[in-house]
Amino acid sequence: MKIATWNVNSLRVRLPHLLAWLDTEKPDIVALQETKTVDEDFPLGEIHAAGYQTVFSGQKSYNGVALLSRLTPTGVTRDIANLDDAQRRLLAANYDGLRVINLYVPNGASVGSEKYAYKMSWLEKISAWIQQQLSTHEHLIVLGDFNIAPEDRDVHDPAAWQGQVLVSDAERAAFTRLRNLGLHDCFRLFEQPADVFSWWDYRAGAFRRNQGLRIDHILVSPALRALCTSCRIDTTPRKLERPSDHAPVVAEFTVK
DNA sequence: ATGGCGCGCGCAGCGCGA
Repeated sequence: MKIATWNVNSLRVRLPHLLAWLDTEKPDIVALQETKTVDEDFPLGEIHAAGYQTVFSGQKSYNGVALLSRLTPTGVTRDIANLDDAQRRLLAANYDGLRVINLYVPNGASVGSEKYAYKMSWLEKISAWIQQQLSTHEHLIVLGDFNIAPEDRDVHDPAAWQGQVLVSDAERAAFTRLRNLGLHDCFRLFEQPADVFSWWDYRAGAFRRNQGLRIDHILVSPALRALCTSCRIDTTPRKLERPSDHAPVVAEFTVK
């Protein structure tokens, strides 16, 4: 089973890239973030024609998450108790015995800002819910755009980014707390080349210079960790005309 | 060099992303 996460930065604009990528990679489940599409405008026809079922939680202009799958989703969650968030950043579904949680973690703007406080509060509330989900789902996968580069090796220039949003100590501590619940970063289960990133700024030729951050992640429960056989970041779609600024992260599992 | 680019909205130029 192949599972991926991709922040597409507008589903309607990126639909040709997504459809081409689905055709090439043939993933079983794909978590999308920043669809920026209200549910009425979700491109159901094209995605169904590609062989995927869908669940989504969108809003006008901003945010928005979706799950595409070969299997039929059940147990769909769009809101959780105590989060009370109008921003569409969370979507979970079951596929047979697998529980998939798709997250679009807030960006945080800058350390100390109101948006940063919202990000930290959001992470705290989500973590409590994920802890609960871990206790009821043996095969749990939490993936998405976390907007956190966990370690300095996930940053092209750690000195320049020191203390900034996406790499600050408090954000990294929140990510560590999530992992300490019993979640494993699939990417780091395997030997990886240096300087592999999942996001590059559109400006200043950042992708060409590989000046990126690894902020998109696939985390798994212990039972799934044992079944994970690979994890990589696919930079192919980032090279296309008018790309998303994020690249997909792809993990494979020896399950059904 | 606090800009650079790309998106949505909506028709100018701003808010937002990371």
